[in-house]
Amino acid sequence: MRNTRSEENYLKAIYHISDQGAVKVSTNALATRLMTKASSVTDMIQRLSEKGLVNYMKYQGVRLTPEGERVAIKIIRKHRLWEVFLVEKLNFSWDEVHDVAEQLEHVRSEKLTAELDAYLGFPTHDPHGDPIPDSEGQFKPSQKVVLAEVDPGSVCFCVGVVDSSSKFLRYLDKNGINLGTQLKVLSKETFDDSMTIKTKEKTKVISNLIAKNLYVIIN
Amino acid sequence: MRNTRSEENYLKAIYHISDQGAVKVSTNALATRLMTKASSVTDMIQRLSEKGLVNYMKYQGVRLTPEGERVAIKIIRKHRLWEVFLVEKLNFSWDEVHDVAEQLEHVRSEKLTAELDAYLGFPTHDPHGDPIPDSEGQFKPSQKVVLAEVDPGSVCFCVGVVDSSSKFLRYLDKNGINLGTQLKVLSKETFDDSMTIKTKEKTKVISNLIAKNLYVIIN
DNA sequence: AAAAATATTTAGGCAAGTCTAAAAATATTT
DNA sequence: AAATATTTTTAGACTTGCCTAAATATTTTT
Repeated sequence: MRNTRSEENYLKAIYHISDQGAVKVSTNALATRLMTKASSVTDMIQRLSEKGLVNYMKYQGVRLTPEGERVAIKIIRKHRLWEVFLVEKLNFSWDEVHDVAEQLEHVRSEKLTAELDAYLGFPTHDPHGDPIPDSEGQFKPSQKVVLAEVDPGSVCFCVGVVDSSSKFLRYLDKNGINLGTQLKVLSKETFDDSMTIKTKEKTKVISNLIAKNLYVIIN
Repeated sequence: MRNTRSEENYLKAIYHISDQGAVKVSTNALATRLMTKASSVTDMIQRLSEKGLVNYMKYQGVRLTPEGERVAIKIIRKHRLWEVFLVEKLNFSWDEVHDVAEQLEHVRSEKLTAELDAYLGFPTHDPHGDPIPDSEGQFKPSQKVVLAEVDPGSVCFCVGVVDSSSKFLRYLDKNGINLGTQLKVLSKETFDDSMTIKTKEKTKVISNLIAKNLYVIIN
């Protein structure tokens, strides 16, 4: 009753795609996300279906069973706990954690997960503002919102981006906005929804397009 | 130029068997250690040989090349660092660390290893008294000795066993000797090499057979 | 030094997980 | 609703890492 690393990755991917609104997850969506071919996906979902981890009907896409969801949430819990560890204890920055957490999440040990959780003080959210399921699989909703939704007067800090194109990341860099940067929303223009924000260094105006692509957590 | 988990396990096994005195490591020795079949070992050794990680001649056993040794030492370094982490930070006991460290040692990230090392304060020895290679692969000799070799008057603590049969472990348990137990050698009988030792609780006499099967680190 | 025992390798097979190319089903256009 | 495009599945192949059974070397015994 134990899953391979690859099976775990598929379950996690199905969970995440479902989480973004899909009731049934298509073969192609999975292939894209997992950077593999559709035929490989078909192979694997048939295996997962036989194991009772997904509901699958040919050509109709796939959905996690309760058991499959349980497994997926356990992996996500481990992934996010390790991210907290890497950032808080080992000086990893926002963009360095993912690959490593992706490996650590597959380490199998109930005790390890439980002790790590305790060691970190039972965190409820990871460095990206995403919720960490507790040992029962329960979790609070995400704390992150796009900057465009923050009300004037609020102070928040950057935890991620929607559009991760290098063009956008260069823009942010040029404007002194990094992950972790604190900022205060001073005002919002009703005409074009542009915002005036204040960072430690200076005050600047950003367009709504920018504000919609930046995830923040409100303090 | 990147090795699979299985390849890493073979290299580590070859290193450990060599470390116990063997110049050439036999196929069977590897099969026993890795709990696999001799034919599987032959398969793998041939692959490692093609990769330049071992020197191999049919029927003559195998030896690590300098490159193979470098890889093996890196894995051992990671294994032992994780053992320190598990014991010192996550309350793992002596016998619980191995399986988990065995998984963690394969996580690939230079930064992770370096930061973990620093976080733990650059330890030179793991909880079993075995040396931890530094980032250059250099290490001090093992600190552990069998209790039988400890001079009267010395204080030491248990870090492991030679014979890990449950019969022996039960004996230790019954006599209040656990891993981590502090003890002082009071005297040694020249006739049968039995020893009088003192633990926190009481003073007792143990035979040479027992003393030869218990690893300790001298304080 | 031949025979017997043991160790090692080869040959052929299997499961997981991937791929390409082709076939089949579904969705979209016209 | 027929034609076209897209998506999904099947078929067949490859690699890794393991297995069993048989063949071949080496070592030990007599």
